[in-house]
Amino acid sequence: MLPLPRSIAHLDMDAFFASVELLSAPDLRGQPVVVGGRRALAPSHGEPHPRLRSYVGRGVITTATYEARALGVHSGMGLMKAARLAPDAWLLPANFDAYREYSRRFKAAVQALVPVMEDRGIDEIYLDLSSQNPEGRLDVARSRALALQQSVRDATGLSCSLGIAPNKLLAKLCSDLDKPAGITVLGRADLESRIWPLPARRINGIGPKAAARLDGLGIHQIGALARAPLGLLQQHFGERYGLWLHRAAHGEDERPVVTESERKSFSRETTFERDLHPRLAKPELSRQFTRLCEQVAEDLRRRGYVGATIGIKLRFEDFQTVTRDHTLLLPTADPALIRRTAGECARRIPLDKRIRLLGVRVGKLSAPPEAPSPAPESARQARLFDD
DNA sequence: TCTGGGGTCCTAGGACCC
DNA sequence: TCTGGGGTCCTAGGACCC
Repeated sequence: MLPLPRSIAHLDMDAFFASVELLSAPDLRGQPVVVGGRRALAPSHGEPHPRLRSYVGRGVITTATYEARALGVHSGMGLMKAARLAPDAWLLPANFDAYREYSRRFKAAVQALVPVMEDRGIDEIYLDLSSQNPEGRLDVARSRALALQQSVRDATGLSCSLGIAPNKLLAKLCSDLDKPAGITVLGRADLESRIWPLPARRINGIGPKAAARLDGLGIHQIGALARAPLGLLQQHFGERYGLWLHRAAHGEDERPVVTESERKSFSRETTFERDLHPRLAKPELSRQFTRLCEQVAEDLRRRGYVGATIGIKLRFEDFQTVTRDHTLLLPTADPALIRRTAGECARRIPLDKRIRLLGVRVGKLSAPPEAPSPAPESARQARLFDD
């Protein structure tokens, strides 16, 4: 017996961070606005908000309104570069607490209508509508999408876009086709007409590197990828990824909507305002290092985790990135033990360039022991690893 | 004066075990 | 002494995503 066709939705909030900001700054509606940077800037005299042109630093755009995107700026772009393209755009600092709160609200509203929900980050989710649309009817899918948009709007005042298709890969592609506030429903028969003309890069899982290599093979669109011989793809991208590319281009994706998943790691990192010399700025580096370890330890404690693998990340002035890690015999959330272990990792990296970024990571997570005996636990471990 | 911060997954070699 | 294979864990790097 054939498996029933699925009805999968991808819901993506429209310009999420910027849209949340506009709720409290309605005077900026319809204007180019970007969110990014660490601190709030002071507005120039007589202006209600700071302009992008007054930004100095190394931040990037986290979200741009559609009006700002029309000026050529987009998320991930450095703010200094964006300021050259759109000096008059308004710049607001990111306010993650607010975004998390609106994220909870929209997800709760959606889950009240569709219980099978997969969290894909702060502003997007997948939904399995199959049980609500067992015949896979396109009109039923559309009416579900309208109801979801309405309930998200009622709960948050924000708009979102939806794609509904037989699987996650296609649903994700579709949610992007009619932004903002769009609904795109795709049936099996629409693959060649709607999906194949799109650039291969639009497939979730084809990034800048793979897209560039595909371009080098003369493969620009998804249709061309679909027509490429499987052997050629596997020859250039490996057996596994080559097969995945082939299947993706043919719209094949069996991944289920996953409602629960266990976190794998915690990390904290910081990019310095100026690259730091490993010896001359050692005190500053050491202070920041300790602070990152304390932050990640506090994150672990707050969420009730301990971790055994302690790792560090360094990015040098030339953007070369190196990592080192070490796995302890017993997991920990002790900031002092994390700091000491991370310090040992750091000693294994030759430091001959200025340092741009420093990060600390804790992985191989588990729940802390049932009956905690905090002080002795960390003290015993500390001795174990001191020599 | 390009290029944040928080994640996941994959690959690949070596150690170690059966 | 050489030959064989499979499985897991650790570590480092890299691609990719939001």
